[in-house]
Amino acid sequence: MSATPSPARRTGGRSAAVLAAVRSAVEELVQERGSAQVTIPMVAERAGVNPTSIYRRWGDAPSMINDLATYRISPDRPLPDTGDLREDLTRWAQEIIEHFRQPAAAALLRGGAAGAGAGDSDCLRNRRAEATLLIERAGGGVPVGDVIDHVVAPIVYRVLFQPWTLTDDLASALVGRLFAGR
Amino acid sequence: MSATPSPARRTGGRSAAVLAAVRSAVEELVQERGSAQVTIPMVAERAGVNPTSIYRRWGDAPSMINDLATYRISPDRPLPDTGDLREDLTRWAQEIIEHFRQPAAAALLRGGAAGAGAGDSDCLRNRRAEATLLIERAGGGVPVGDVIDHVVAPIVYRVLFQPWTLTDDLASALVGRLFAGR
DNA sequence: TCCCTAAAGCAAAGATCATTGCGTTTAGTG
DNA sequence: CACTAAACGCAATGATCTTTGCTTTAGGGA
Repeated sequence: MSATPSPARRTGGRSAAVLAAVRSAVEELVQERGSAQVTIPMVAERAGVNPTSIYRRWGDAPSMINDLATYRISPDRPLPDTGDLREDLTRWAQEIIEHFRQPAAAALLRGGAAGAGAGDSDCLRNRRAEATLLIERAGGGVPVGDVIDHVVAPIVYRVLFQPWTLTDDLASALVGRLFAGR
Repeated sequence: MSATPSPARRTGGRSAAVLAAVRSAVEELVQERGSAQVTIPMVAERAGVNPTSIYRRWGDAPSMINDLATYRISPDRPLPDTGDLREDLTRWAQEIIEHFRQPAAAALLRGGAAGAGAGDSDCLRNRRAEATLLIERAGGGVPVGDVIDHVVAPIVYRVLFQPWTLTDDLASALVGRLFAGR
């Protein structure tokens, strides 16, 4: 048998330019019309690209949006470490809020919600892991489940149904309430 | 000026039959294929209804799904009224949990989440109105926003991302925590 | 019961989307 | 620098969705 055929994908030059143009177009359109109303010919026109190129690369609109909206929070980024759990959680929650203020990130969450049911989506599973890490580092103090229910869940709810209520003071308010009832 | 123009909408008989047929078809299809893959001609065929009727009533698929998701729980049903706000909220939350345990209801919520974000599409607005009513009837005692953030949001989060955590004691736990910190 | 018209049905036309074959460009490699 | 093929552009086609004018049915008040 011959060795690996080495597909030799092409990621630079023209392909990269198409990707960038499509990405911008998708972000704009998702913001303007909502992810459910974005079609591939629409994206192609705004990106100045042939629709066929998009069909060939992604297949359909949901896959495209799901793939492009991966402005995820880096799983490797440093987490807040001030020595105070409450402060750490507040800063961490603030990062999440700012992340989901990006329309593309919010669209990804909606897409994840729509496609969920079997398992939870990646970005939220990472958030749960991060909360666990923050709490363990502080030697406990708050159940992880409470952080999910009373910090993450309210943020997600607002991202999905009331994006305009993602205020600047939300993080400290939610975390503050988490510590108030104990 | 003449008296009230009296639009005289027709909600019974055939219209109601069409609505019921469409509702069933949408619930089935959303479960089978996911909200993003449900089209109006598809729904019309399964419902045994003319596509034009659906286009005229709802306009497009996301609106239709969002509307059906919004009004699946009757807005006119009697709300708990035990005289005790905490008890009322607990029973109310329990109703919501049991509702979303139905796969069709969960699927519609996912569809509503996917189509939300743009404008006034918010399939949970009735829940917010109900919470307001319960609290006002009791003469206050808890901010409505807190009920949304700490009772409704956790339930919705679990429905979307962790449906297996919709336990029987969840309602009393969430409402209990709502009253603990005050 | 009769009348008015809201709402559904039907059919045709128009718009948009998705697929496919083929030629062209060009990234990556020896 | 030449070669290979990955990725794009173009154009034609078929499928699907959406709109629109008109007709028919039937809800609900007089």
